Amino acid sequence: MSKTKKQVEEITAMEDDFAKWYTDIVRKAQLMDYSSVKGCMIIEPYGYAIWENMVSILDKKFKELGHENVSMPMFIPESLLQKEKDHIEGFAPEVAWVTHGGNEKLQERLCVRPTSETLFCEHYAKVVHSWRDLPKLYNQWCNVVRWEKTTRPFLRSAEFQWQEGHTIHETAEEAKDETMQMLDVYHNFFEKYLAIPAIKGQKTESEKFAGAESTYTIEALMHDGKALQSATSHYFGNHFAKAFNIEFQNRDNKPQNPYQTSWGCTTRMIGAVIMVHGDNRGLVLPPAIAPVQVMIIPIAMQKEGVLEKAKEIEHRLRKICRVKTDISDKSPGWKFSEYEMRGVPLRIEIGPKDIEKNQCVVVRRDNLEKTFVDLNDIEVAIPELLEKLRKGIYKKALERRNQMTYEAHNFEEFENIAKSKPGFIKAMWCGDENCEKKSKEITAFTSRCIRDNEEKIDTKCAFCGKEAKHLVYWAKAY
RNA sequence: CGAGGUGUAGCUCAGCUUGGUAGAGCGCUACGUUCGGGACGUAGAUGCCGCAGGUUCAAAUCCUGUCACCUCGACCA
Repeated sequence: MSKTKKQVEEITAMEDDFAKWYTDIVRKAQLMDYSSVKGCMIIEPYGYAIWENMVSILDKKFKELGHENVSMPMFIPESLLQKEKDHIEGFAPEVAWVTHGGNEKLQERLCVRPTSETLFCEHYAKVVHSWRDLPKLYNQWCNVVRWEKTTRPFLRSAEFQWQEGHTIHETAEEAKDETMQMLDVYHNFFEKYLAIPAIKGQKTESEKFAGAESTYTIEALMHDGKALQSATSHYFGNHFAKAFNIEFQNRDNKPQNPYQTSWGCTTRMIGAVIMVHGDNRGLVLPPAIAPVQVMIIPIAMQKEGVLEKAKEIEHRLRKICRVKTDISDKSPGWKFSEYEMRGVPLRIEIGPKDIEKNQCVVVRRDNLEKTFVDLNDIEVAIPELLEKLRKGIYKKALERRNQMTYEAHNFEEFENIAKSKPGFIKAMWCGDENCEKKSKEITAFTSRCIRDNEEKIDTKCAFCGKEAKHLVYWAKAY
């Protein structure tokens, strides 16, 4: 009884205080630590290993699609940042400035990159001269700085790791295709690898990226009913090309501005995984990104043969998954709780009783279901169980999202749902920014994305009653 | 940037009202016994009481300032 109590006290229950539950997990699962600079976090080995797994899956995919990695400078001269009007207006409030080099005051201050459009554009202006130079499909993995007022680990930090793809094309058509293709890459990554159901759609004018012609997003619903913008893909048209004088001779021997895109995803995805799959025991990691997929816990280690058998299993499994054995002298019960906290998808218990029967116990993290597996079958059973877990957590997340998605046909309905039920609201919208403002001011719900390929649920705008143009998903957002 | 909160051992905190030798639990180290849901015994180690001034014979405690972090809003991935 007292043991149960101890467990409960470890992590704040998400029903009691979701924010605290979240920070308890990031700290106790040893994903990150705070640093002495506000909003800048230390990503610890376990957290960084999750990020590295995300990076390697996405990086491989990007390269398959013809993208090349580059590295741009960390500093942007003020004059360069200012070249595109909307862009600087959007980012100015949150950039960090370098004013001195050593003891010398700089002639022109340098901003620490909040995003690298301007750097890519400056470079493209130099290297793009002919239609034969296009397209250029560049990407960089780096860190950027945005001086946020309020910060939260992984969700909104002053410095964060990300990937930014920047491509430049001969035609608008080609650039638009690229924008949609990369949105699909992210969507697929969320659905298949992170096991997170994500809504794909377009941002409204007021929510789109500073300087973009159109912005596309994937939005995921967190446990507490708030939406998280999880990755974005932008179509720039030729605005940036014009502002930065990027010009090439086209196939008709005429000067022309090229068309551009950018797309990115960040360490925020780690926050999404926590808030979609986590539970009151801690983290639940989808196998694809789990640093350790299987943790072997020997029972009564000092008994003859136990340790050897555990090591033997580890050796066999090492060929097919990321596996470790915990041979520390902590008690088995402690180990069970610890690896549940850290979200390890499967644990194997192996003790004298099992060895006698030539079996082991496999426990799934998501539902704590125990399976007895014949030791001859582990190479088959483990991948199967990992896959079942992936499907299981996806299904759970999808069901929850469906359950938390409502429809509103007028503002009264909208307001009632917004005030009583956290989640997505599907509602028709006329396209007027004032209707978005009304929703935000009264309910704190903002437009998350336009879903034009989803069936319209009404002909009138839920906010003003005028003729509706789009079906929009609304939610409180992180 | 607004509102609230917190800084004392690695962690969570007590002590502050009413100034007088720096505390607890957990963790950590060593040895032994344990091990199928957060084990136990014995023996240890650990402090610029966020920082800077001030008041006082004497400050973790009172005063002034300052810095940092957390939570919630407005802004953003």
